[in-house]
Amino acid sequence: MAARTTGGRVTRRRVRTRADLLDAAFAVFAAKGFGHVSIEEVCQAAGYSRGAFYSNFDSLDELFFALYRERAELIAEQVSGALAVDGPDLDVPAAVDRVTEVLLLDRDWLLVKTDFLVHAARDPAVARTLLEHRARLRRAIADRLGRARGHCALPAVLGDADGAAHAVVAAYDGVTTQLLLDGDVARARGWLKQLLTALLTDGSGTTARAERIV
Amino acid sequence: MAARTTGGRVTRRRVRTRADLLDAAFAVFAAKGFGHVSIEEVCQAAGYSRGAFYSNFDSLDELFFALYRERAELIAEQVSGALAVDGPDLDVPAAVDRVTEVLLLDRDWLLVKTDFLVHAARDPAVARTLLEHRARLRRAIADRLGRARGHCALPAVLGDADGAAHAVVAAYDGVTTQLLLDGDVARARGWLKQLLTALLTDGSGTTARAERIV
DNA sequence: TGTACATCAGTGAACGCGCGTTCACTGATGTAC
DNA sequence: TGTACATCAGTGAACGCGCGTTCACTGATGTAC
Repeated sequence: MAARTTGGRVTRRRVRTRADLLDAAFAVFAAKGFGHVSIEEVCQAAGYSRGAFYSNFDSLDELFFALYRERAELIAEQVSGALAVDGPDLDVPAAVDRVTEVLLLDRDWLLVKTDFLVHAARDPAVARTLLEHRARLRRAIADRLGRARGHCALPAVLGDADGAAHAVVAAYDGVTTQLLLDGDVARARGWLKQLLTALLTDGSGTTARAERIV
Repeated sequence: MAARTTGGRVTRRRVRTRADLLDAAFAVFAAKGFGHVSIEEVCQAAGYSRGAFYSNFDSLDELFFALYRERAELIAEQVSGALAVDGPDLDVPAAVDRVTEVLLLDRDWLLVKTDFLVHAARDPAVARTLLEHRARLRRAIADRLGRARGHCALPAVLGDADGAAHAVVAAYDGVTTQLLLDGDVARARGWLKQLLTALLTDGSGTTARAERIV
């Protein structure tokens, strides 16, 4: 439960402090990993005393959760936005390009996200939140794919656009793992594009073939 | 550096203690996650005093590394073995089945492995070790695919058998992420099989078509 | 196989540090007039 | 807009615990004869 649930006034100062703590925490978590970070370290990085921390959060866990929630929200909007804007006449390869560019962002976020994943894997309640975020992302992708020209050429093994979106996310997660290890973002992008192409375009490298086997 | 590097005699007792500590550590790490585990906890779980720990390891990091190394070795052999045994006339779908069954093992190992991943992501030297293990696994898979009947039907976008093996690993990693969150091993297996089929069989669900576009 | 001896491996008490947590206090912020 | 007042937010000292680390000691193990 968040400290200060009393519905009262939220001062400017408070908002600022909270944001400072979250920003500092992001940097520290990215650098050392959740579980190797103390409250003291976060406070020091943010330039506050430990008391400030306790005035805003009940525990490191709560801060971590808030941090993830905030950033994930941001990124989900970013992705949805990028996928939604352009007209309906984008073909599947173009959609693949768009998805690829927008999904692989900075390594720090991937590090924190993966920390959060293993955290969630051990706590069903947290896992549920993460699954919801993923579902939301998946929906945005399924939408985009559904509106793409030639989408009916999606391989039958994956089922509908929703199945295809699932596959996109799986490919993304798989590439993320590799990226975490070798740190090569450009290579990861190329690799993700290749995977998505193989998954979404019937292996021929083109969507010309429009037979539907559903 | 490992404690006790002196080439001298390694007593039975020592071997036993070390194994006990590693086993206990595995259970504790799986349950709480590296970074939320103290030396004290591991010793208590293993039934030894903290002195025993220091007699065998220099730090929790070293133990964690040894633990990962040991289990990864075991699993790599298991996978290689399972893929190598049967004759050369296994077609791609059958190879997919085999790979699927052998890769998704218990959740505890996936948890520890993912912990190790985020650990490695922050330490290039550790990352190198993990990359080597992955390369080894990939080679076993590429071998199997290369020897499979109908392997020449592999989609061109992925390149050769090695590229296909890369794709298999990426799919595996992607499915692992989902499995960590929902805990449904059966679903994960089905899902992995579907993904691999989509990736390796030109999307038609059969390898009958043998055109080669390399 | 048995005994004596040397070395080794694990014990557990002791020390001290880092840090989580609390709290009385003070400067900051917002409100009322 | 200015002033007085009430409440809030962050400070930093203090406390204590958990645990990392060390080490003198003792029972276990292996070896030599």
